[in-house]
Amino acid sequence: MAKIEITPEQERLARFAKALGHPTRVAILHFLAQRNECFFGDIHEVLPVAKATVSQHLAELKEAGLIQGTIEPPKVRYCINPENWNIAHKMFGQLFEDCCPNRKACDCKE
Amino acid sequence: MAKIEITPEQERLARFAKALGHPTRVAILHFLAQRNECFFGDIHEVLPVAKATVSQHLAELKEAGLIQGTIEPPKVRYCINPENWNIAHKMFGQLFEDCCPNRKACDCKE
DNA sequence: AATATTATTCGTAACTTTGCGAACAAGTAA
DNA sequence: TTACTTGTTCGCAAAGTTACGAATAATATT
Repeated sequence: MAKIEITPEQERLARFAKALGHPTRVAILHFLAQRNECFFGDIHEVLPVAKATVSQHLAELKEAGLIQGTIEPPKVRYCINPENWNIAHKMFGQLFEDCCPNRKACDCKE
Repeated sequence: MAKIEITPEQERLARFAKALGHPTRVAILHFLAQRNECFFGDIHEVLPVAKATVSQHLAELKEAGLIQGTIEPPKVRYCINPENWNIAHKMFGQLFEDCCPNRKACDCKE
């Protein structure tokens, strides 16, 4: 009956994952990856979604810490947040390496 | 105005990420990682959540393909789904390596 | 001051997620 | 058959997500 606690690390990983949990946001990150210039308008121009919705998705990614935005009037430049990106990278890496799959522990039959 | 298409790969990555996007589900995966015996009851016993809720989270992870369940009456054994786990591992790895952060492209000032 | 450009915020609708207890299903043991 | 064990599914309420157009804010230009 010894209940485990959900750790802050697990919460943080879940927060990152949740932010990545929408195809449009994945597309935004891929787009940011291959671009020097990454203003809001460039992103919006390329996505099949209303600008209000793009703004919402960017806010989501920003609140999760995966990207950051800089106001350069009258535009807003977006890019990856490098520190948190590295943290997320490590956390996901650890999750996938810790858990399986080259261990005999994984003993389901089918 | 050339809209990009959201690719099936991006959808799949988002699907995996969404499944990882809840602290309880992250905790379940961590728990599965360190256990040979992983019956529903073991998982439920340890989590501070009602069994209906645990069942729901497991279903979510299963539908996303990250785990699999085998009925061993009267119990159900759960474990990582190794094939999809590897796929997810690779997709996340690629995302984090492709995007940043050791590139000069990441040129936000703050 | 008036106008134009850029992006966020507001208001709203439809849908999804989360969580729980209770009811149910499927098998095992008495 | 009856009762028990183990998990899933049902029904529901509360909260959160996604999407959009319209309104707003903030700055630059005329």
